[in-house]
Amino acid sequence: MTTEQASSPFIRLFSRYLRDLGLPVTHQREAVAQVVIASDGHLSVDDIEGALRAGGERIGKATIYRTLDLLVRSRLVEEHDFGEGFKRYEHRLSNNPIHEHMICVECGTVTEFESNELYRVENRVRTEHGFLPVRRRLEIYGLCKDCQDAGVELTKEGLICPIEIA
Amino acid sequence: MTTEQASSPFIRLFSRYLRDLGLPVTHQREAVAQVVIASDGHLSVDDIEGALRAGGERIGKATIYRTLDLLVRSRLVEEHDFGEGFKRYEHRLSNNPIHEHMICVECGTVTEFESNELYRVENRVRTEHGFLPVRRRLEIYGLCKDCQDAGVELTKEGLICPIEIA
DNA sequence: CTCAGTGCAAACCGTTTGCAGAACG
DNA sequence: CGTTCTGCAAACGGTTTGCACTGAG
Repeated sequence: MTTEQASSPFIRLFSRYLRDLGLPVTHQREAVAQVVIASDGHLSVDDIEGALRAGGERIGKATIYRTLDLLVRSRLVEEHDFGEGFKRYEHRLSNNPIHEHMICVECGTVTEFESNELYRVENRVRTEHGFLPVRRRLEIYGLCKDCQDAGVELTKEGLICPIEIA
Repeated sequence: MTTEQASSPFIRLFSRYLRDLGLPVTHQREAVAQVVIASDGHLSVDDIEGALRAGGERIGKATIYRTLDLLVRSRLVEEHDFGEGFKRYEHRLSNNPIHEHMICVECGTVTEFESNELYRVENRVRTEHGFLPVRRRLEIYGLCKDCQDAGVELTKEGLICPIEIA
């Protein structure tokens, strides 16, 4: 759990990226990168700050934001916004090149899944609209199995069928 | 373009919603609702405020936010976040019950399209993960036809293939 | 040594909230 | 008339930025 372990492949890739751009490879940048790679979840900046502090590092939020910006630009890390009012970050090493998210509106748990149907959607968009897809985002919000088993019901409010006349 | 025209079906539905909840139907609420229904685009709060001002109304931002909250809860209006740092709002009358968005990363234009493939995805999520879908969001970011025709190229930066070793 | 990075605190900006006065029912 | 709304301005919270100082190359 220390942030001082010998450089992982991820850190090495990040260092290379920085060096290619002529940017210094600082201790702080390595530490932030290390935290992001060490987790397989979707980290908030507070999560990252907490993990750093737990590892004995004391790095300012500004530096964390600035480093995350570099990580996102290097494409080693992906930025997510699940509508919580802040961003979350996830490394892009190994597994699912395309991975979508289902988010439980009750407990907030984020689970990933794959959807090859999206290829079809992108092809249609390309041929039918002449649109060139680069990046996509599919999020399904609902109730996870655990919450359903726990008896959670979704309370619908609002008009049942607003679509009537035009 | 006046906000004082006889109540449209939309306004009537909204009034009914408010009355059902025992809430007053105020002039401001009708004016905000009128602006949202009068546009077929994706409005920011500033857009709405501007349209109100252009119509001779002077309504505070706080009231606009509070009214939008009611409109969203009534399900007459949908809230979107395209990652611009603020929200956009779109009425849900008529057309596409399911409509996804493709967003041009160059000019910001948002175009809607339908994707029945999503039904399949939701079914899979339900059967494979026991997840109960309620709401979904699919956004495809890329280059619209106009920007491609105008010769816009996407400059890739970052590591080409970060996925190597684990 | 020099130039970029870091930390702190202040600035930012979209959104929310508290409160005195106005309006709905 | 009591209750809710409105408008203003101040508060909020995540993120960004300016600046003096530290550290990488």
